[in-house]
Amino acid sequence: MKPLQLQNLLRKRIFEVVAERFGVQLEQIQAESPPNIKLGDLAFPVAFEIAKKIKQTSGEKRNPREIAENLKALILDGETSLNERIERIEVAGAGYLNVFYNRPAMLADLARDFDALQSLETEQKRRLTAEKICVEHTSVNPNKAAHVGHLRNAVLGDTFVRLLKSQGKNVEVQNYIDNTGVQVADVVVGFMHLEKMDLNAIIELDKRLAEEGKSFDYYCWDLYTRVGQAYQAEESLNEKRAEVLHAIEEGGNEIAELADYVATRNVRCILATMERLGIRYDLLARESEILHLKFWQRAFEEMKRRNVIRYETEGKNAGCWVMPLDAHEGTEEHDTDKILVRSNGTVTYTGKDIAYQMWKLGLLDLDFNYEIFHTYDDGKKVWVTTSKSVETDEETPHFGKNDIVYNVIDSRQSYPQEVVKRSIAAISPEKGERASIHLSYEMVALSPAAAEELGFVLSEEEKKRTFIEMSGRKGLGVKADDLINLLEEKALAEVEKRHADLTAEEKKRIAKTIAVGALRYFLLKYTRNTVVVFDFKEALSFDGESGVFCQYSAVRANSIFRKLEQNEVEKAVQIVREEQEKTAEILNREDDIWALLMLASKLEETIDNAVNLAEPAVLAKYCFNLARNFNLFYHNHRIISEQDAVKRAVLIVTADVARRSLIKALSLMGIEVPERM
RNA sequence: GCACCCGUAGCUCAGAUGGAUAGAGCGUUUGACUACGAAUCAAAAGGUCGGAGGUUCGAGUCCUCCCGGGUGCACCA
Repeated sequence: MKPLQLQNLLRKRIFEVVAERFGVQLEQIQAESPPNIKLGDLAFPVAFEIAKKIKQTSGEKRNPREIAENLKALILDGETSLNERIERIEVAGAGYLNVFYNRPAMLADLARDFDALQSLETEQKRRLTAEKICVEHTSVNPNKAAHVGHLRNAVLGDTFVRLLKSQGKNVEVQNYIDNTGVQVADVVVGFMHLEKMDLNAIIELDKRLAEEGKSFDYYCWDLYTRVGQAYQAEESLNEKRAEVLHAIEEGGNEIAELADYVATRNVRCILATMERLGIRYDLLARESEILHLKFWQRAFEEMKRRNVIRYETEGKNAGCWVMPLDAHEGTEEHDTDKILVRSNGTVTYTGKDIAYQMWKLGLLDLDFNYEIFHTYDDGKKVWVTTSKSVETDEETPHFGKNDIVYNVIDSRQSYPQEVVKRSIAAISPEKGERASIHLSYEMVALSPAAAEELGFVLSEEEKKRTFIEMSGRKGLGVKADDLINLLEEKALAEVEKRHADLTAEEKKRIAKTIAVGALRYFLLKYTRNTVVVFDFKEALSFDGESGVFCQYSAVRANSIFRKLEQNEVEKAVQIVREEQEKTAEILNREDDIWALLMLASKLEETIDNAVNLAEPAVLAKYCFNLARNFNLFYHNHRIISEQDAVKRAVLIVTADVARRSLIKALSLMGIEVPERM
């Protein structure tokens, strides 16, 4: 029995006893970890709750300690399955009910559970329900290279996907490609009017860049910055932008073709960047298809049919179709209404977003056509939406029709996301607001020092700021590939120092794994609503609370097991089960071993917690904590040289449980453990 | 002006559902490699949890007000 199951069993039992004995119905039974392992493994502050209830109903004042004392005896009475797993229950503090597990029994259970780790996968498949969850993340404008801000989005989204999948959920990963927006138009203006290039010239440029080892998205990054400057210098260029944007949206012309080439090239670059971090997608949903396949028109009809939008005939929004959002307060009557169709008949961004969200949730009676965009090394395919129907040998997966959609978008878009959510709820009350979840996070900004390191000249006012927002238009930002390159170089130097004997290829592979670990952990350790003020020193750190720290801990754990004999773990499990008395004596004496075991057993509830809060940082903190605890254990005990057979077995089983949890936790963050480092 | 987020150690951050002595990392000081790997470990110093009220057995956490910082609030995307 796992600790989580035991905990739930206890909850149920306490609920029954409390109802029987005190006539009190508790809504929920809270359980928490005592501050110190000497105080027990699980604490129930339930007596306080009961005292409160009694006072509320009868006015009678009862002492929580006394209530706890009463409960203590009753909980285990006649409960054989609980008695086997629980050593004792104590009343502590002002009335806590502290539960002490039977340590050897739990160790044997944990060893068994990890024995059956393989069956976990089959169990997960069993838990695969019909419920389908969509996670949309990355969604970088395809007009330039990705920067660290985009990485935060992608790493958060990808880790969340891994968490959901580990719970056996059916997940679809989408990456929205805004290939017909102003940002792409800007770069197209740059190519056409600053560079005087046509499509062929761009293709030539692309080839030349490849030969020089330069990347297309970096070129676009610089060009985009130049366009931004040119707009300010030349008024006339703004008209060109409007022309270009219109042509791109329209489609079927030379400008649109050029734009498609540029956008698609950038998408390939961005996908390659993300692949370096182990981030992949199922579907690239493009805005061009949302336009050309008339998703908006269908959504518009549907909203009119369901009477959820309104045509304004007077007031400042006259001539527009608006989504009334009455729950918002506003002094003027229609102040908070959101315009979806402008008076000139064109649709706003929010309108398109609602149509896309409707499709994701299966509320639109239309579908895209699909073709394969890219095949990863291991054969996994990314699909992309297209307008034309394509014949493929491959069976197209069923995209869309999700039950729940998580949109990973930074917090600056909270308001439009709120509009989308509420609009969906208006269109489909059955789906309601719970179907659309904005997984929001704060931006990654630059410290003034970091901006200067990147070669930017700051004004006196900017130097005083706590952070400076990154800006694609200004070219101000840390490019993702640059950062990964820096990390790989630094890691390689460290590997070189320690393992000069390895082949160049091995060293490089290890350096890559370390770089990914450092970067992904760095982006995950902050909670979502913390602004990450990017600092090179912190991002490049391999010490302290870092991915490297966790990896190192796992590497050392693995190296113990590499040195053990073939069947040593199995034998240790056997010994631990047979020698319960001696095992008990060891575990009861050595709290640090027991503490590590308890922590390692909490991965599953940590995952549940992280998913419920949609907060991957919960997992990162857990992982670091587990690594720290393992290091302590590693420092305190010699495993291989331990002479006492039972002690040795206990140490082996504990180390094994801990390292498996650690490796699993790391893999959920997309972090691998190298053989050596 | 309105809405949302933040304010915790010198710095960067954890503290979900109110619970026992508010925790990490970095930095500082001191100590530990003849060891299953020192990318590590041990120890010390460091706090009126922005301020003031309130709710209650109990508040960093909930409520009100104030101060300070951030982000949104387009017929832009």
